Amino acid sequence: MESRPSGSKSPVGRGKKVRDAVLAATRRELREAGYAALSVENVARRAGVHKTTVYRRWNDRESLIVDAVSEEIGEDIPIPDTGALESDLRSLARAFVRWATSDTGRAVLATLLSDAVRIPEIAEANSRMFQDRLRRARPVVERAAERGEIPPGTVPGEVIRMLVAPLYLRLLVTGEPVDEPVADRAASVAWRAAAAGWLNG
Amino acid sequence: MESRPSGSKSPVGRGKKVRDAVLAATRRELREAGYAALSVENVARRAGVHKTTVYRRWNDRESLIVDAVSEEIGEDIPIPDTGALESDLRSLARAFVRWATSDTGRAVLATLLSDAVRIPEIAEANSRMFQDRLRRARPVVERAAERGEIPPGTVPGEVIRMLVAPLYLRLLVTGEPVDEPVADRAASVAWRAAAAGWLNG
DNA sequence: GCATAACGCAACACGGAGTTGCGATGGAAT
DNA sequence: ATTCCATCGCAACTCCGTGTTGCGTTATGC
Repeated sequence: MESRPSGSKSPVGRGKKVRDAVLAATRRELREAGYAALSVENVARRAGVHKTTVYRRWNDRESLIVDAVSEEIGEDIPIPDTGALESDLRSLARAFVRWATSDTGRAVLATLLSDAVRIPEIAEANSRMFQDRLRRARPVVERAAERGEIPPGTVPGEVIRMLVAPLYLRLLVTGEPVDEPVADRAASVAWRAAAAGWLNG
Repeated sequence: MESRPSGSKSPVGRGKKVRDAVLAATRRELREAGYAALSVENVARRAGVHKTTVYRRWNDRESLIVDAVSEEIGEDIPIPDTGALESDLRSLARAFVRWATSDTGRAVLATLLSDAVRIPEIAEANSRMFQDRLRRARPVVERAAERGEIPPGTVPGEVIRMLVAPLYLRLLVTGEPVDEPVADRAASVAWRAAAAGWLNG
């Protein structure tokens, strides 16, 4: 994501702190001002750093934003193991809703969707985040298949897609409220579809 | 959406042509350059009109874009009546996919989602477009209920949501391809969920 | 044909994206 | 502790787009 200090074999003691401060300031600015209104000068001021320093480490505004967001889409949303698929799915859906409606989550979603079409790096970060969560949630479905709760051959990715699709629809398209009851209904439908063997092909 | 010539009782003969030319140019520019890169000066040049003329009719860049997009989200996607719910849903899903993957559709979607959080007018246009399509698709489900294909009490909106949710997920989040087979699978799942009575409350 | 609303035009202020050159500073090795 | 060099601060700059203003010029409706 960065670029400038490419061939680095030298003092990185100061650089680390600056990098962290700038990325943290970028995330704060993203939460408050939003993607479109974020200015490099404000970020630099909030990080206690000069504008040129930012431009020395990142090529442009987009790289900075992509870098800041990419760091934040890691270890969220714990993977449950309650012993039953429906309650696992419910737990996943509720955790996702909590994340998506938090300040951080909304900022990340807004950023990722803002220019996903125009900027390939953002589109890539977007699908990478989704694929990552899909991969981490896979065991939930696999365990259910081993328990015989759902037919063998059920595609884990399709179950998760079924689970989050109505949540994303409300978040991104209709603007309807997204809360626990909505999460629970989504979990219930996804579970029944999986149990009915609709998701194996 | 506009604003300036508010109290108008006078010559609007020229104004109409200018307005149409500017909005058409805005849509072309939106398709080619995208939301973020759209500049008022380019729009004005393409419309054969001066920049100040644009600013006299629209307060700012956002109003212009919202206005241009709002005009284009009308009469799309014909409502089918094949006599069976599943094929009606399939027809709806295919038409939506065709629209969403066209130049126009992608431009509209990208614009509506670009800053939906930050700009209330865009969020409003967004949900208005969805509600409008929901309303127009409602008869498809109602006819199916009258035929006894699905349980009485099935909520039409929920069927349509079930139909389009996976399509939006692929379009906006995962970036996976969206084509006819995907549309047909979505229709099949939505139909079975409705027939099973999962969507009535 | 005549009044007037709407347009064209040039010039402007303002702000943010990036860039450049140079001087100051801090961390790491000797 | 001193030296070295990467990194940072700073000021000044170009470029581009937004949005505004004043004035002269057209086209439209009557």
